[in-house]
Amino acid sequence: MGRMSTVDDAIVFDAVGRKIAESGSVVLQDVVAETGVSVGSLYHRYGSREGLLARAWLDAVLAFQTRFIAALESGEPDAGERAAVATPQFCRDEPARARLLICGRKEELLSAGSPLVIKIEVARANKIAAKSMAQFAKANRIPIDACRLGLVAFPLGAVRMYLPDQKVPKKVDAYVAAAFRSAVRVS
Amino acid sequence: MGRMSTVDDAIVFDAVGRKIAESGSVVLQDVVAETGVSVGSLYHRYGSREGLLARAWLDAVLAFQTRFIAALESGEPDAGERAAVATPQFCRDEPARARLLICGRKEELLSAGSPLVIKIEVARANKIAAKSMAQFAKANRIPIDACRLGLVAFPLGAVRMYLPDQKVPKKVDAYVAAAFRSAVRVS
DNA sequence: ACTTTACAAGAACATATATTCTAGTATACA
DNA sequence: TGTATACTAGAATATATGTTCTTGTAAAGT
Repeated sequence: MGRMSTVDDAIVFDAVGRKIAESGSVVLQDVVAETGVSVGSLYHRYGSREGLLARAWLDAVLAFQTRFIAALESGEPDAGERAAVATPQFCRDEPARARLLICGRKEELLSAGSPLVIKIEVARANKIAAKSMAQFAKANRIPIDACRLGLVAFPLGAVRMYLPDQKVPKKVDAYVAAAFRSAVRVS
Repeated sequence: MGRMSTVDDAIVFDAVGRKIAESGSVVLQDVVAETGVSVGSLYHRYGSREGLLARAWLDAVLAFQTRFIAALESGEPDAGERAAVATPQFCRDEPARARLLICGRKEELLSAGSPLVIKIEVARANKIAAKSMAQFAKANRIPIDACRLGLVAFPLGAVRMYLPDQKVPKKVDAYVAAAFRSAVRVS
């Protein structure tokens, strides 16, 4: 092998997330300025701007879905509530990845020109999460819409009320969990 | 007075909203192509790109807040529920403005370089809405956080699950109303 | 120690997009 | 009917930003 990277991927992705959070878009020169990694290096490491954005997105998606699915398949009686609050917890535990996932828009970070490999991996991850949710819905006799609202939409809406400016306070967890239960009840 | 516009503002704002919804950003040439209004006209009418985006945003904000505040101050016992479902209803009734308000990001449409007049008007509108919510919270002895979650965050999260690709189905209204009540109950 | 190879650097280039500019057009009102 | 005025038009220009290219560097394995 040759020389190793002096700056870790995580630091680059973090810079991408910060830019997304504060301006909604990523200019390579800003990433260069924040990380110290040169343009040439970025292209060498990620192939293109789209490659960089797509990788950062994939990184965040995988990190979140691991937690989400673990909660959903925990087998505990409050698995739904746990999955629902996985979102606010993720925002507190991994602010860098959360900035990207919550503040970024998928269409921008994962566009048609993104590397096929990454697109496939993201699609695979999404399919796994969707399957896990479908199974949970079936096992608990909840309509899939109620699941999506209670486990994804409401938690997302809640944390977006705080990010990127403020931290997500712990007390939102109770609200999010209650909103999930209300969705189950309605159905 | 001189000549009148051949193409109405609403049509231009609609094009802006569609572009925001499908790509997340607005390229003037696309607006020109969609509306038939030339670049020169756009600059004459709105002063700058930021002026156009800011005006479109203000238009959508005012349209929504009118409904929201009317529901909140209706004096009905279910004023809260009505205000909560104002969001999904707005998406169904005014899809063009909803695309802008729900899919657009405020930081992009209303930036530092936006015309001061517009910024002031938006700030004023937001202050009025905030005051209305604060009053509602006080009158009903609900924490302001619960209000913001139940009336804004949860409804927003719910409609974003569908927009911009699908229509917001009527059944989400029941979920959104229930989520609002759950927020009241938690507090 | 040597060689290979992945990484680093940044100037040069290409492209996309915003903005300006000059000229022309249609409508309201006297 | 004349004239002022808001609007229309699009080519020309400026700017911002992505991409490529060449040269150089340091670490891993032999």
